[in-house]
Amino acid sequence: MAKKQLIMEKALELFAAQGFESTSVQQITEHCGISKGAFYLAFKSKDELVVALIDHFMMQFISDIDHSVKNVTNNQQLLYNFYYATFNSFYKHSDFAKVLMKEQSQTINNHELILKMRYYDQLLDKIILAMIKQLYDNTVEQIQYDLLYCIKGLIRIYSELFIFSNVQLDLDLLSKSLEDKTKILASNMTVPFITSELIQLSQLPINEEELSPQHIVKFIDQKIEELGDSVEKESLLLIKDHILEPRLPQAIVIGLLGNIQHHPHLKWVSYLLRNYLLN
Amino acid sequence: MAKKQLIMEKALELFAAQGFESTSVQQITEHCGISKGAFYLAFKSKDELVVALIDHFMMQFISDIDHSVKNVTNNQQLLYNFYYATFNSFYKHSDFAKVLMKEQSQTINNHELILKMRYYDQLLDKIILAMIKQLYDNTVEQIQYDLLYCIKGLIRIYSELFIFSNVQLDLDLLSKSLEDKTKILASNMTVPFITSELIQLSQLPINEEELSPQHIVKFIDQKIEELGDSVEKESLLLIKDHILEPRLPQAIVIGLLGNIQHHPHLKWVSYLLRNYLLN
DNA sequence: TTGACATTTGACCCATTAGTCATTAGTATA
DNA sequence: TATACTAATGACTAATGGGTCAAATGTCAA
Repeated sequence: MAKKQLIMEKALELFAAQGFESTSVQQITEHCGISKGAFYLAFKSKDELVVALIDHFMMQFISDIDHSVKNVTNNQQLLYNFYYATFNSFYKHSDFAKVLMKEQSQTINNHELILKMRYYDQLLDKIILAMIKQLYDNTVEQIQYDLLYCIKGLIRIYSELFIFSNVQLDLDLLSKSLEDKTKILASNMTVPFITSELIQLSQLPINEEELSPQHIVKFIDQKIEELGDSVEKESLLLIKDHILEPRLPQAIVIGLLGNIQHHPHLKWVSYLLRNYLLN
Repeated sequence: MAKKQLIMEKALELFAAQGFESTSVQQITEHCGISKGAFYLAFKSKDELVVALIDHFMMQFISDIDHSVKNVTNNQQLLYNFYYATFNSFYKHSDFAKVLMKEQSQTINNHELILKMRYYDQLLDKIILAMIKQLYDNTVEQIQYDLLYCIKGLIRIYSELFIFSNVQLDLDLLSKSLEDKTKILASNMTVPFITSELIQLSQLPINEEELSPQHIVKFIDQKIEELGDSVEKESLLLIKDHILEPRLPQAIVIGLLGNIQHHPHLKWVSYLLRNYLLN
């Protein structure tokens, strides 16, 4: 519908200049030259508009990049094309890029939106990882996640250059420059930091259900069965009691968590517990 | 004043969880257990609280990092120390780090705050550039700004790993890993992108006023009032006299600076003084 | 022209916000 | 105890927010 289009366009301009929260529906409707009621005919709420915007542009963005990467037979051009497509897309939709940078993932309180952003972020991760794999196959298995983060870091920081100042950049040189940096890192990096386990820990959804005490206790019971007698097992037992009937001082809880956090099989459980007990 | 301290602490917790705009003064006062009026006795407005928070933590952050870089004679450890200090500071003040990441510079409409953030950002740039210069002198003149951006990009993206998930990271390994990446980039990069002109275009000149003797003396007076009788206070008084009418030999000045640089409330003042007196 | 229907409006509602100020509670001195 | 002073309160205001809905306007076939 044309009305939706109009609202999305005009709202994006305002969001880019002021941010979500500081932009009122009133302002949007004035900027569109329509009434408040008309806005609520097109979108059920302000949040729905935001979701629509994110969806619309992220889909476009992701598919742009995916296209640039998938349709390259010559590996020599892969990285260059990837960077070029990325920054070109930022240019084409610079207002959206601005919003994206400003509302750095979670300014918004809307849980749905956070999940959505995380979803798109993981899609992008997949694309980049596939590209890394295609370029270096398994010679970089141990450094692939570090490479992923380096690439994302480069994009993030070089984006700021032209998103927050209105300087016109030489996209060709920029892409070549980042290609250069990436290749150098790929073939010389010797101290990787990010393991696949770390990735899993940081990406796993923090949905409410998973953080319910019932779920956590069940999970702890499972781990207790797996463990032999040890400090870890004893700590887990104490923590479990504390969850069912809180009575330990914070300092002791922290200490107990410290006892288990380095055990290779307890990383997930200690992640859950930290979230549940310390927030 | 203790009340200010309390409000700042409690407000930071809420800001970290919800963001500025979504946190009301009401919520803050409830979380502090004080009345609304008491809040407005401590701060003239919500904005003033935000400014105070930013100032307080950025000063601490910048001086932490500056300290870690300036007090290293062995170049081998420079990068490692820099990264370690950076991430360690994020850890120590993780709520503030969260706010900083969330309100990615300009969610806020307040013009003063944007300028302030830019100011601190540029201070950090200066520190990093000085470090690069010390490490590689002029062999990297053409790539120094790219190196600066790579370092900032790495910090930005690796920060997200632990700021937005509650994973406990191995700071030592992380620092080594980023040191590795940085050194590799420094000695292999061949296609620089960022020229000094580009830097100038993208950032406004730094605020020189803050480095004027008047400003520094005013700042010292403030600190002197806060301090009880102590070596630090006496040192500050002597330094103040020296600024107004220089007559102490360099060695004494350095000694006096040494007296104050470890006091937790004097980090910023000693950073300013080091810049003013020793450069 | 009429009437049935779809689209659009903006005054209105209620919740929430930042910020104020007359009043009260607390404390130290005479 | 009386007095003088500061620190703290919370009911209050004025403004703004998102969202609603009865009424007005527009459309078109008969």
